[in-house]
Amino acid sequence: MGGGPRLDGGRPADVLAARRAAGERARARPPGVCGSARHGRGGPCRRPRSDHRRGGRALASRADERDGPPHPAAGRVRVPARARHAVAGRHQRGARARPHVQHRRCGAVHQRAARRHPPPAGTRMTTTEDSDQVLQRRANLEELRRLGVAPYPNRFDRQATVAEIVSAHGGKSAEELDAARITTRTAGRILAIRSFGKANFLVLGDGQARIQVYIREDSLPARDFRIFKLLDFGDWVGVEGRLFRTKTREFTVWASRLEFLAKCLLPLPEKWHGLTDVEIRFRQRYLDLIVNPEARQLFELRSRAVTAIREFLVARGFLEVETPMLQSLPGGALARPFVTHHNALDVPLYMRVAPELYLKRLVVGGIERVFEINRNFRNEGMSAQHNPEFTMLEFYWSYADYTDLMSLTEDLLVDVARQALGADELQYGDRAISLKAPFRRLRLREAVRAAASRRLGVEVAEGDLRARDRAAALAARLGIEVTPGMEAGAITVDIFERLCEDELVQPTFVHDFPTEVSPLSKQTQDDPETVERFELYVAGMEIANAFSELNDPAEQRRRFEAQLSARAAGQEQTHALDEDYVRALEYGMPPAAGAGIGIDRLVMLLTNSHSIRDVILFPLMRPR
RNA sequence: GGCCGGGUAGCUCAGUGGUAGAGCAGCGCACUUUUAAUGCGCGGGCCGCGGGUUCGAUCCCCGCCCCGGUCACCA
Repeated sequence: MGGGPRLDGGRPADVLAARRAAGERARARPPGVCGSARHGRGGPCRRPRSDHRRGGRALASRADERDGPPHPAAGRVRVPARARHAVAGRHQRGARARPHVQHRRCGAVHQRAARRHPPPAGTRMTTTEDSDQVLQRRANLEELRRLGVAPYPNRFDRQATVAEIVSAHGGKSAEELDAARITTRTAGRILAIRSFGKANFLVLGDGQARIQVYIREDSLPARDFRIFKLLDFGDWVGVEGRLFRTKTREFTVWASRLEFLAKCLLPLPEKWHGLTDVEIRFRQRYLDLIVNPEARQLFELRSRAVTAIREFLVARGFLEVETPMLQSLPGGALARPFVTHHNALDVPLYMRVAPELYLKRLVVGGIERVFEINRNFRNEGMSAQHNPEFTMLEFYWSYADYTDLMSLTEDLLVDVARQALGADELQYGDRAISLKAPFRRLRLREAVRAAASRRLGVEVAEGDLRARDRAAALAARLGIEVTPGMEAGAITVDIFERLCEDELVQPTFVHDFPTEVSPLSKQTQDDPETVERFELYVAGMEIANAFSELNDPAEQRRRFEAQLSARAAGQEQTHALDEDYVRALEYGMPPAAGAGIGIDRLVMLLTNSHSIRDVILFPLMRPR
């Protein structure tokens, strides 16, 4: 993710997150940090300069060692004390440590490893199953079993979440905590271990908050302290203890009991830099969520936004429904569908590209206000703004037209921003965006006319966009290629996309589209070549597409037929003729307006994310 | 699909035509309020995969795989 400054809204106990956020802030102020973009693939280096200095010193001292006498223990097989009591895996590791070095030259070890774990060709393993760290963790698990500790118990009687404890008592002073003697039982994943022999600290995280746990040998049953000695970074534990503050004022649980809850067998990413490799973050989102608190916060924000949309619409009498995703005729949008097949029926089926035609059937059925928030699938190119499956809100509103929709859309966006962000202004990249209503309204042909005039230095008339050959000539002068099948309207939209989209930073309704590119929209009253349709642009992204719905079945049939002839004329992407949809309209659909809002792009906007993959938990990746 | 950048230890990253490095993580020792704990010591690498050039390739060349960016296609 591009780093959402909005997302680090302070949780006092979230020490590591706060520190990382401090690093983020420091990145904006070069003096404190390395700032080099050279050795990172995801932006400038976040490490403090002292890191590099320390690295340099360590390097120097290593060189010194090389010149000195060899260490007396060099060449001996070490069997660490921790492994001595009983851990078979450790003995094996110790025993094979030396041979491994010798065999490295002849390749014997490599061959053996390759036979056991043949790596897929051309890929990189993110975890090595028999690495030292994994063996160590397995050994610790076995040792727990030997102690009679169930390594995967069935339940734990948690009294409070970490977040609940922090919010209930995290504001209390040391004196208040000592006087109150509050005992609690909580649980979470170990995110840090700081050990001092008899005094030890864990940082426990439950996904929403983090809390420190103080482990003292003489405060715990011997069994529990033995458990502690076998813990690894990432294990799940339950803790019972009294709340207090350490000398350094850190809010802490003084553990009197420790329960083992589950083992983390694989080493986790680093505590300080976290996980930045975007490929691993997307493919193994669970790792991202474990170590990057801002990832969790982003998806919580996304959830809040969706909830806000739902509540907004329900409060206005809209009924939430679910319509088919498997369709025998994909319609409602111009897009290439995913094709599949139903075995029992032996028919081809398509993943839907839009729910539109089904939702309007429901309007025909008398559901006057209806909406659906769900997935659409389009078998097309992927980009920072396109994932093959994406989430869309569509809603339909009887007796309203597209001007009503503009007002409702404004209200909806402001409400969502306030619910999700607590503000109606946001920062996207280097630009401040205000979501305050009313949004700017701009006729499509006016937007194109103005942009083209500016670009060419001569006045372009609206008439230049009405006739096919004049529009094509204009496109040619602008250096935009036009295919033979394109009519004036399609050319106008093409020019708009090339010249205007990027400039629409503040929320703007671009409205009144050519009829020919809007086969489901209703014409304006005074101009049959123009429809009552708008698209909402924010930060150069198309966020919404909406129109007064065409409900004249004869006109709808003509529009579908025009699509068919456009296809015959060579245009690849056209709407199919949906006979049942036309039949539904023949039963009568009340005047209505409908809108589609891309939820992923909206969340990108709200979280200052510049790739759609940042806001989708499991974006599509090429399978490995 | 074209072009550009990248793939080195579990993670974050340096580096070189001549036996591969750091920090964190791991292991050992010390340490009873730490917090990127600290100090000392020790392990850990098919340098994405395959071929070529070379006495010798992680490095140079060719092909492939995967990721990112960008353009094109595509709404």
